[in-house]
Amino acid sequence: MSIDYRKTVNLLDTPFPMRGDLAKREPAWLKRWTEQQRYQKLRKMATGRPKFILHDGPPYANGDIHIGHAVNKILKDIIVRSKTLSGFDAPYVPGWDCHGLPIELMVEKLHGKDIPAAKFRELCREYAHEQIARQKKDFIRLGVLGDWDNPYLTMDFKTEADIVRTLGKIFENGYLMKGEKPVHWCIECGSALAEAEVEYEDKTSPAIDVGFRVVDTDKLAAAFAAANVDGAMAVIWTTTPWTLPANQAVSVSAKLVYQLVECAKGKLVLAKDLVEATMKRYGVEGYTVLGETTGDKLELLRLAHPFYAREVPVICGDHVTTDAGTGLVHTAPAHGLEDFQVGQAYGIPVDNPVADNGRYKSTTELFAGLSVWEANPKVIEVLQERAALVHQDKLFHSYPHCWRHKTPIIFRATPQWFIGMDKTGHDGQVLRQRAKQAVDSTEFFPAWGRARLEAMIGNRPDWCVSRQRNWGVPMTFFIHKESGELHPRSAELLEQVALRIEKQGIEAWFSLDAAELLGDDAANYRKLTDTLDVWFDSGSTHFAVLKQRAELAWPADLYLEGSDQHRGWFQSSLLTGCATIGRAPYQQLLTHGFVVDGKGLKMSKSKGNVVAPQKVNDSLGADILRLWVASTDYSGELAISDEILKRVTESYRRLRNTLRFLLANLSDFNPMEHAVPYERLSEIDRYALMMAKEMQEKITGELYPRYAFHHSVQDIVNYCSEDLGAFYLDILKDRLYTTAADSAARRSAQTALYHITRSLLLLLSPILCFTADEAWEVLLGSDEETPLFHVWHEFPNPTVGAEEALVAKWQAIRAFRAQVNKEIEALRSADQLGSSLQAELAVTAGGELYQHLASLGDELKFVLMVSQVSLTEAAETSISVTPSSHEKCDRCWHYRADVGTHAGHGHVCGRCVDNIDGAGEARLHA
RNA sequence: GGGUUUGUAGCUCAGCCGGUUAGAGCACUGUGUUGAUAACGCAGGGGUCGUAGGUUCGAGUCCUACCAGACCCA
Repeated sequence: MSIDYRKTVNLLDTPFPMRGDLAKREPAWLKRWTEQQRYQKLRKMATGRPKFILHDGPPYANGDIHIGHAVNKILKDIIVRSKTLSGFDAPYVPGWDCHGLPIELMVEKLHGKDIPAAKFRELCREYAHEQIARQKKDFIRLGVLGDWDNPYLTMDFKTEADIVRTLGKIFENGYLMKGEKPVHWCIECGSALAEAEVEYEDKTSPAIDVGFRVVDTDKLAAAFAAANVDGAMAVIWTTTPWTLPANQAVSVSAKLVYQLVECAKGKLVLAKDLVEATMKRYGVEGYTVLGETTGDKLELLRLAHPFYAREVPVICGDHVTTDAGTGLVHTAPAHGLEDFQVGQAYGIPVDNPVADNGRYKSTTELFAGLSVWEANPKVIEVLQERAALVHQDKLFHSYPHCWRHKTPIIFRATPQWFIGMDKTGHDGQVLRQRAKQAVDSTEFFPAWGRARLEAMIGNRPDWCVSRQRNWGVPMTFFIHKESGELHPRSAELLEQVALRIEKQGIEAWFSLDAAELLGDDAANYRKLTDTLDVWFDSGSTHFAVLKQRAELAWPADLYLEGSDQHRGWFQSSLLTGCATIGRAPYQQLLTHGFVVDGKGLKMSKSKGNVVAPQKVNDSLGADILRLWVASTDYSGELAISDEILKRVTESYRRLRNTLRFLLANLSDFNPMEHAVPYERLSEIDRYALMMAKEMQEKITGELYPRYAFHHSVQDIVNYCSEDLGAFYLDILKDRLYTTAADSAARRSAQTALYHITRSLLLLLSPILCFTADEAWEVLLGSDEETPLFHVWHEFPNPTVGAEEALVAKWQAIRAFRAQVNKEIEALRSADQLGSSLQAELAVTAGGELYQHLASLGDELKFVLMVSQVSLTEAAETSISVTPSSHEKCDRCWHYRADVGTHAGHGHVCGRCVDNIDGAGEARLHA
């Protein structure tokens, strides 16, 4: 009769299942965590710790979240959690960006266009709330920890008021200024249109070539090295003759080559590449080239306006191309955005001659009172009279139309409000300089973010903060009806308005009777009805949120967003910060790339390569999505595909199974009762602790602070595979299973495993927040427990480096073990061996290696996982493997000479007999 | 067209200031084990470092051009 020795080995079970079944189980955990008020408990627990503030960039409250949102929120969550474990009080207040055109458009779509403004704003607010609820649900599902019960919304009354106050502060500091800027203008609406309200339709327009006579003939002659240039003309091509009264310059490209050409039309300046095409257009047969030069040589050449008695300069702009026309561009800053921008660069006046109704103002020579459409033929007539019309044609092309009226729209300069980049504020500082300094003192992840933001700050035009919209925070200023000046008590009045907005929201301004604040003076003033650019809203959240909430702090330690926010939120926040307080509202900026498909292409519905986070959550689980985010280098694009997710799942399984093994083998271990003091641990256990500690210190001291999560994941997975799976745990199985349950040998191993498990779980918990929590509860045996409430594990062993000799020794042993494995594999391939325990070794070694191996004594065989080793000192290292001639112990599977020789026991070895009935074996080394 | 940026094995990533046969994990192949078993171990195959030039005694690593992506502008 044979005894079932399987029952005498320590094979333990664990409630931590091999398969995560995350998609199914995560929602239930979330529900419990919310009920347990874990975020709120954590806040209490962290009171008094140093703060780490990650200020959430508010996503726009429209549409369901996509994978990019998920990446952003998961990265933030990993950081908040890792900072918490590093001993910080790291509150996370999520936010939403609520005003703006996209919501207006959605509400118009849902409710129609003819809704009174107040009702319309109410509907917008309602719509935003609905969207927020949907997005919030999805964010929470990702495991993102935060104050979800009290997020900040840019449409909160208090926040709206604080946005107004931010504007007030900028005004007080002297950075707000009035100016003009061309916008899409619908004559029928009598108002500005947003880009989204513009439709493109085909239309026939006059297309004319107009000559500007050169005044500076000497300069022209020099530039082209030509003798006789009298009567030369710079020729422009335009499809909007009506904009010629507003012409202020002719633009060329500095890099393009220009020629002075003599032909039947006269002496003309044209871009070289377009001469032939232009001559063909004119129907001119022969021409001669009088000279050639580059655009930069023509800069500031003076030209005569074709029909007004003034001169206009030649200027250089990047917008000039050789796609069509003459390579010289008519520039009317009042009627084109590029014209406006290049004009700004040269300090050229805007000078808009067209009134709101689309007719020329009474002061416009030749065309006063005409509508711009009526003016087109009239302008051509005048040009003909003045011999300035070089050529005339018609063009059928795509032209912007009003989406309501389906009529052609125009570009027209309108009064707008700007934050002046080069304006000197009341404190004597120039905003652009301030902003550059702020960039200098910010830390960037990755480092090139600095160059990008710096370039943008250096080049950006003044910030136009006014919009003519309904759903936005109003610019609460009173304007004098005659002079157009702001009320002298603007700052004080603005605060009074802000107080009202705190109580009633932005409606308080729109419904305000000016007399309530101005008294009799109200007759002289009108309320400004402009609203603020939504970028101003979010750009003010550092003031409206960080400065207002007790648990937060200003400036934030970190802003973290996609790389598009260099132009967006990073910049708007920087500018409002500089214009109000004189510095950036953040210390560090982190940017991540965009999510692309497996081929590196951007996602689009038409390509069918969109990966929805909701779908990943519901199939693989949020922890898989989180692990994908953490293991990807976010500084570039983040690629995702089925294969990539499959690989991520493989890594996850490795981590999960490692945890399962650890938890199972700790299930009868109580650290208070069973822990073995460090000095009395077996040597390999001490080595294992050193490895674990080393990894933890690298990750917590180096990798996590640099936000290098993909390196951390790589390290952790490698650690689980190599240090644990392939080495330590593999060797440990013999001791865990076969020595007596409560023996010093086994408790030593468990002590090491306990520390390793705690360390590993805490390290993983910022990333795999679900799995780590699940395992932590099993380890500590309480469903109130969570890694969140702890800091990084404290090891019992000396600091890294203190056991250098021990580590070096075991590394040498591991290298030797690899050699042994190769030799064993050779016999295995030759069909002489199966399990390595079937092998016996005869080893020779010299010097240090011999010392190392010899120091393990009889326990060397456990490290090499063979049944017997005979070690001899010799100059050369040699390994000879032979299959054991002995029998296999039924219990420990070693092949021993004494198997079956023990009375009362069956097919087992003496070591097992001792472990079952006797004092048990001592394990000093392995 | 401009600014910033990416391109190393099937996948995710290392590769510092240029220097021996380009590394890791996963995947793959073979195999062992059946006391981590829809798991674990062992061994192995696999890369002209986006392409083409150049600098250098020597380049994945520096320079130029090009190709293919990404973000933001125009």
